[in-house]
Amino acid sequence: MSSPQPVRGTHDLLPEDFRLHAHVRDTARDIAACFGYGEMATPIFEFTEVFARTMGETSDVVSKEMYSFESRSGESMTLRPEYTAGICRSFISNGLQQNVPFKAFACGPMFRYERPQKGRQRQFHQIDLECIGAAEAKADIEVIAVAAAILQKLDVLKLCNLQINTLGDAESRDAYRTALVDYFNDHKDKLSEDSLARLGRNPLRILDSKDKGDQVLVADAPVFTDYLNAYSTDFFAEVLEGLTVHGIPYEVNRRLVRGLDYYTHTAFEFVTDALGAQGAVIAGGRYDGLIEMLGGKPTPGIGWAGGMERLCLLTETTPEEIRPIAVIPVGDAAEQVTTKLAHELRLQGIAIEMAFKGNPGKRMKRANKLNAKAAILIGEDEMARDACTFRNLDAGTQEEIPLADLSAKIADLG
RNA sequence: GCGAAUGUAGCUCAGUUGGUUAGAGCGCCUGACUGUGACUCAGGAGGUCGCCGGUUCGAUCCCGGUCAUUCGCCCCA
Repeated sequence: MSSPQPVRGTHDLLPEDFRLHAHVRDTARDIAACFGYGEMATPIFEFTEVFARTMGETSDVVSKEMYSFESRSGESMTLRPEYTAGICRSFISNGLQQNVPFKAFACGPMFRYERPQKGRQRQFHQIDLECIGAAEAKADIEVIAVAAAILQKLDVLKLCNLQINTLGDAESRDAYRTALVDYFNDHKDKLSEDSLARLGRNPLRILDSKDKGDQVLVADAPVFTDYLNAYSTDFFAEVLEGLTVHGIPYEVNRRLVRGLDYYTHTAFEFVTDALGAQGAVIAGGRYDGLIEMLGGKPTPGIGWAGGMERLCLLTETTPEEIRPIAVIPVGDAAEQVTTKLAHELRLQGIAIEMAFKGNPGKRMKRANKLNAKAAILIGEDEMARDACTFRNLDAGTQEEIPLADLSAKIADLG
């Protein structure tokens, strides 16, 4: 193997791929802006603590998927595996309690040491939306509405299905967790190996087990709704009602739980069956305890993250490349004139293709390959008259026009 | 981390029951056409058949390992 390969689980985004990538990102950013979410960015790496403390030491991400390293100063750093913790850290660091609700959009690369598959990479990209400092169910509704709007705009909402559940507040969740652990402890011998491990790490996950034996046990397990206190029940009802008002279809999935420790109340996922085992396209929830875990004042928050690669896989249409106009010198004497003209047009914001070499025939071929709208040819004849030959490459027609009329001519092309 | 499949030109894929110079289409380059693209025609470049080892007179083909991708599990965006 003589040619260098990219690191496992990483991918190059060539210009063709990047157009789609940028389209997804821009669409998300524009819609987020309409809802009042301004774009921000946080560093790609943080102190390991930021992720370890918030996501939970026992979570898969923290226990085996982080790219951590020791800096020269001896501190443990980690390439971010998600955006939420970093943004919350930033919220605290910058004293943004003054600005609540703090509504932010972000996107960028994330890193997780996982086994690569389609729609799952070690370096991948997420779009992310956070609303910090709002305890109202209206915030949950808005955040989900933004996600739905983005999927709608990308024309992939039809491939997705919104699953939603509540994990209740800390009190409800702890009570339920205790009941669940007690129940499964009594039936330990019947649990699958996977679920036995889950019992220690994240017992709620057992509810979602695909193992047939587990499912039998789950059927008789304590039911979450019995443990939700009045506040949690009412809160969830309000969220669902809001979704209905927005015309966003959903499906309550009582087995939907989250892998990360910081989630409370609303948990949701836009899932698809078009990507094999990687069903989650946009997923998130409420994290009322997170800011406090990071050392801030108790502050509620809700947000989501979306996988850009997965969104790109679902999106069928790649936007067209900008169609340039080719400037073609005919003969060496015209080089200077065309170079200057190309530069002036580019400064006007017009996409100009001008090859570095080649006779007019080659340059025309190249213009055609690049899907140019038109070609501007200038040789000695045209120079003598301060004119150019303007060829419409779609129509196949051409005419000589004064250089002074060129800008108007180009504008006419649209 | 576990199980399975796949790996031949830039791309999509043929192929050899193991035999000497490994093919096609598309793409790329050159020319016919040194002031005009799409069509056509004629040439050309590009492969240690993923990598390492084994069996064999001989391996792209069989066997083992390894790496990568894909699928399922786990988990997640």
